[in-house]
Amino acid sequence: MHRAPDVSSVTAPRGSGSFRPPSSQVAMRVSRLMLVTLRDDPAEAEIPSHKLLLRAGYIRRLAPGIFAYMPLMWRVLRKVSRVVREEMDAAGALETLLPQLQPAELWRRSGRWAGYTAGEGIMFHLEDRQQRELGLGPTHEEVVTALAADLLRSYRQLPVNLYQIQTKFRDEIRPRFGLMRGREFIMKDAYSFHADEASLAETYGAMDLAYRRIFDRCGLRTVAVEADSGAIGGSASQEFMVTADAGEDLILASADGRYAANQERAQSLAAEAIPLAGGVLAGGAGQPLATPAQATIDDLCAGHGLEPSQVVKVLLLLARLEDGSDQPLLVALRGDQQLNEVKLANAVTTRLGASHGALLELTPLTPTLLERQGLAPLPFGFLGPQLGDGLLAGSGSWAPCFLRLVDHTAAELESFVCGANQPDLHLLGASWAGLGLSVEGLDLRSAQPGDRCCHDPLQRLEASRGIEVGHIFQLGRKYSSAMEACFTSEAGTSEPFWMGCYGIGVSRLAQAAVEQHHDANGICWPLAIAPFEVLLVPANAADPVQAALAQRLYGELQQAGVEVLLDDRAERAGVKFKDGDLLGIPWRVVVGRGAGDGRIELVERSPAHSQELPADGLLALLLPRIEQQRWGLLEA
RNA sequence: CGGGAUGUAGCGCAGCUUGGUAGCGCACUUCGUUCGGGACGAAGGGGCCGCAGGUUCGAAUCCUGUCAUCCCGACCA
Repeated sequence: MHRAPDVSSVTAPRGSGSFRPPSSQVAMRVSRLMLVTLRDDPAEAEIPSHKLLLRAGYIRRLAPGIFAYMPLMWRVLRKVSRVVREEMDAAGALETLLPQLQPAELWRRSGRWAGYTAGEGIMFHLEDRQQRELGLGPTHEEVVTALAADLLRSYRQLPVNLYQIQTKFRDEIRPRFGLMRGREFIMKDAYSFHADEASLAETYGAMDLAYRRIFDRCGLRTVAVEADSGAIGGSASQEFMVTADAGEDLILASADGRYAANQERAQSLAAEAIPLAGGVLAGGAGQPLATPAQATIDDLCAGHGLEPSQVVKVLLLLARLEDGSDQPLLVALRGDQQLNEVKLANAVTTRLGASHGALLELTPLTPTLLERQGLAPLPFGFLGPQLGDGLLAGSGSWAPCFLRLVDHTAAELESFVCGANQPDLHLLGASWAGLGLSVEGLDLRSAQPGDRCCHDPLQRLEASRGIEVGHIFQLGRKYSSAMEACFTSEAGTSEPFWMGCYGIGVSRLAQAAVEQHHDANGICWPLAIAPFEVLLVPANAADPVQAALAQRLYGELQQAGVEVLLDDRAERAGVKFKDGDLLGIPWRVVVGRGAGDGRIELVERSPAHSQELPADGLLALLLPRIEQQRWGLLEA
């Protein structure tokens, strides 16, 4: 129920005497900025960028993973967006704005509704008043593919690359680190459509270059790494990482710069295995070795003078699939290697995906799970790859056979030690053939720092941490096939589009910039994305000479097209300097004691540097520097 | 969901062991003195001590339950 508003109370207060014409200057005075800075670190923040953005008043948390962008932050985000727009436009992409509220039906057609809403799914979803199911867009492949199917009929219309900059919603399992992993965040996403794979590769390459320019212009040092395609799917994919200690991803790279990959994806050469002294025993069936209570690789090796690389270890897992079936997995690795779950998930999907739908979850197969299925307990710690399928007989709902997967490192062993599938017993000198197993080696191991590189065994992988700010994918025809999005080819046949998709986390990027550019006193924004270019500080606002000179410079800087913020607060100079450092505006002009002689001070935030000069010389000195810095790390 | 921690004023914290009706710093308001690196003095405003139940003459404090937030893992721009 609404009451008609009292018209006189909402119209402009003409008679009040406070009327001002619209002017951008009003919002460029600190006293009018709604700026609240904090002296202490808020307890909710852990990493430097999160603390600083809160302390400097750029963001406020409303709920976990949900933040308000205050006016200064919004200026930063608009600047990042502008750089993104300019480079996307220059690369021939078209800006659009797609719906965030998306019908479930569309997601059912691509086969992603269940995976994205059930269990650990990340899509917020709801029912409207007619009980129609809707999802709040975490990404837009479905919407954009449906549009393409409607509108793009002929190869003559291709290629097309659509992008948008928009708020995305993801019900993250654990929101973290402020804007780094929010449940509501700003993202640039782009989707390209092609008549053939070569055209897709061409646009993918153009996006790669555009992304490098975008990050350079934003002043960010990034590394491009090979990546896993994850839930989005597709073939080739590359991530752009802002290097920073607080990054969530581990990057493995060679010193020669020729190889860099996310650890999820990275490949390497494992250390050579140390040959087992006795070689193959008992024709490869292995000789029993009493190993009382030696259930770990370490205990086993310590007890018998063995090396971890001489052991085959067996991991049992359970794959939960979209069609409701559960598939037990038996994974064999060399004892000194670690399982890479991403690689495992991909291997499982390749083998089972077609018939059982998406892989929802991989969990360790525990004694509790066995018990619930009514199965006999297993001698965990003493398992070998020859474990039979018979023990799965009679399970409640599991597939009756193991899916057996063996990593290269284990497959290549001529003779090894493995569990005997009885408590306190291992087999010494076993071989794959001797155990009656034929194996095909897969890459299932995690590459580690220090491993030799595949492209050059003399190179070693080095670890660093990164924040993923961009990701480009060649999706291929996954979505267009699923959603029957087809065009008519030159030959007159109907074919699904070749697709690519390209994302940049705009709000994450802004915080990553702080993570990479800060010091003990506060933020040091790269000028290209700083909320303002110059902070103008009259040291003593009560001094009419200083105030007048500051006012004059304020006008001159604006006239010259410089984005300038005037700290007109009646604070002491020290407060304004501290806040200035915290806010991180790249240049500070201090109008102080020298004002009477027309002298001012010009301070660069980072690297810290200050010089005194005549006020009349400011523009000549400052403008060229600012012009240059507007292009970030790009060579002008 | 599993493991760990914390909920007391806008922010950062003390008080809880040993129950007696709530305190410190910052921020905020007013006045005065200061005025180039988070000034000083005086006066002031602000808290259902996360919530619910219990024990007790009396609970921020003890007990039970519950909720929330943060950190470590699975998710990802």
